[in-house]
This record gives sequence, structure tokens and C-alpha cells, in this order.
Amino acid sequence: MVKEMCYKLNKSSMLYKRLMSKHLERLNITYSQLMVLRVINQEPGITAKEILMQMDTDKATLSGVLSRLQRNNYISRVKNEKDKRIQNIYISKGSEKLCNEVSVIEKACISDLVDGITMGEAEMFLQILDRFIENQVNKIEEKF
Amino acid sequence: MVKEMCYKLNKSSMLYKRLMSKHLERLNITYSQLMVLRVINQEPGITAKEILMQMDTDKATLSGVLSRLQRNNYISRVKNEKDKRIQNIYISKGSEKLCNEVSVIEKACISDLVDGITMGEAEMFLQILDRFIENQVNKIEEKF
DNA sequence: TATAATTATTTTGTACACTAATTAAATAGG
DNA sequence: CCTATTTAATTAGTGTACAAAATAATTATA
Repeated sequence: MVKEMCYKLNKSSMLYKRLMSKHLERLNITYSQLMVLRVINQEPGITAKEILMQMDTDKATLSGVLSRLQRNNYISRVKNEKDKRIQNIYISKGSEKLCNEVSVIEKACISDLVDGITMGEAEMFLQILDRFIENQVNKIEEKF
Repeated sequence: MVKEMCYKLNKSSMLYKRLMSKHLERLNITYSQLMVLRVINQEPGITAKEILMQMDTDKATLSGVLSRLQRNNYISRVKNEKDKRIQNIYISKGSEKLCNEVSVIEKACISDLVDGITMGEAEMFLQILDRFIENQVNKIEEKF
């Protein structure tokens, strides 16, 4: 039962990434890059460390995503004068527009995914999922 | 709401892979490799094509997983004499034991994940998830 | 029967997740 | 003040996901 849940959660996650990447392809940005760009858009001047705390991800992975975002001129990084280990990250002109544009695509893309699922069901689903995630986090912290 | 569902599904999937890989580390096999190994274990002599049909994955990805499994002596591939494009895949001696051993680990590892979730809730969760996945599959097939 | 189309699989190239090791800067303790 | 530790971020290396192209064998067709 739990095994089935895990298997299907993975499957659904995989499908979502597939779906979103196909839609994002023409915008020349990836799903992971977009997630990070959004966080930067909401908090200009944010540091990599702060992004890490907001998004439960890996620092090495984030480093790569950021350099690709910079390479494609979506962001710029400015060395902090007070603490030279830190870089403040800013979204480039025009990229805010991209964020908004994607929100529209995303809405259109995912609205159909709740077909046949009622509001109440979705709410219950989220509650259970939250509990499940909490258990996962505990389990990971517990052992290692 | 849907967005939140997608986000959390992804998060949960990521956490599960993290959890499993930490447990599998000492067995010197990865989660993806194990999934494939299990299919081969159930159907000795299976071909890559047939594995692809059972597991909704990518042929290039599978090709890589199979060569790593072979490199680590978990499987062997024998060229089919009737159709030389095909290789029949067999599990190596001792690897069946690994499959069983992992099932035990997996059970221990994931039983705690349903803490605070009733049987009924889990069932409902799975039903909604199934519908969600079905919608995703439709959406992917529809557009491309 | 020669060639075109199809099929099974691998290779190449890009992006990402994760671990371990490294670099560079800041801060603490003696 | 100088070493030791901590902190922020990058680099190197392995594995995975996916698209596109290549390879090799089989089957269909002109």
C-alpha cells in the first residue's frame, strides 16, 4: 500500500516535469531554473544560501542552476562588499515578464489535471500529502 | 491549489528518492537500478523493449541503467540468435537474493511514512492520485 | 533482389540531484 | 595576532531523465 503510494508519487512527479518541460521548451528555460528564478523575482538581492533555505534543494545543484540562469542572462550576481563570500542575485530586465508569462502557461497547463477531482477531495489529498511529507522529513533527519 | 499539489508531489518524490538512496547506499545499488533489476528478476530473459513497456521510462535512460547493472555484475545480456538486434537479459547468481533483501529494507524504511494516516485515507489518497496521473497522461498525449 | 522503412538498442549532448572535496572569506579562541 | 573553525559557494564525479542522432539488424516494397 505504502509502496504503491511511493511508486505513484514518483510517477506523477515525473509526468509533471515532462509536461512542464514540453511547455517551457519554447521559452528556453527549464522547470528547475524557473522555480529558482521565481524566488529571485520575489526577493531581489537574495543570496544562494537564502534560496537554499526556501527551496529544499542541494547547494551544488543550485550552484549549477544559477550559473545557467546567469549564462542565459536571466539573472546577474553582484559580489557583496561587506561579506565577500556572498553574492547578491538580481533578476535581469525582462525576466520578470517571463515569470508572469509562465504563470499563465502554467495555469492553462495544469488546470485540466484536477478534472474529476472535487475541491474537497483536493483539500483532503493535500492534507494527507502534507502528513506524508512531514513523515519523510522526520525519517530522513532521524537516521542520518 | 493544483499548483500546490504539483509542487508537493515533486517534493515528496524527491524526498523518497533521497531516503531510499541513503538506505541502498551500502548495498552498492541505486534506486533506479533496483527497480529495473526487479523486473528482470520476475521475468528472466526479458528484453529492453519489454522492460520499457512495463516501466514507463526512457529508452536511452534504460540503456544506461542496464549497462551499469551489467558493469556491476548484477545482470548478463545474451544476444538473441533469432533476432540479432535483441538481447535477452538475465539476472546474475546472487542478485535474486539482493532483490529479496531490499524488499525487507524497503518495508522497514517506508512503514513509518504512513504514521498518522489511516487505511481509509490512504485508499482515498491513492484513488485521487490515480485520477490525477490519468489526467497527466492524457494531457501529455493530447498535445504532442 | 535492391532499396526503403521499421525496429531494438546505443551514443551524444544538456540539465539536474547528490556526495565529497575544494576555495575563499569571516570569525573565534588561545 | 595568528591559527583553527566555520561559512558561502564552486568544482569534480557518478547517476539519471530526455531529446536527437546513429547503428545495426529485420521486414516490406518496388
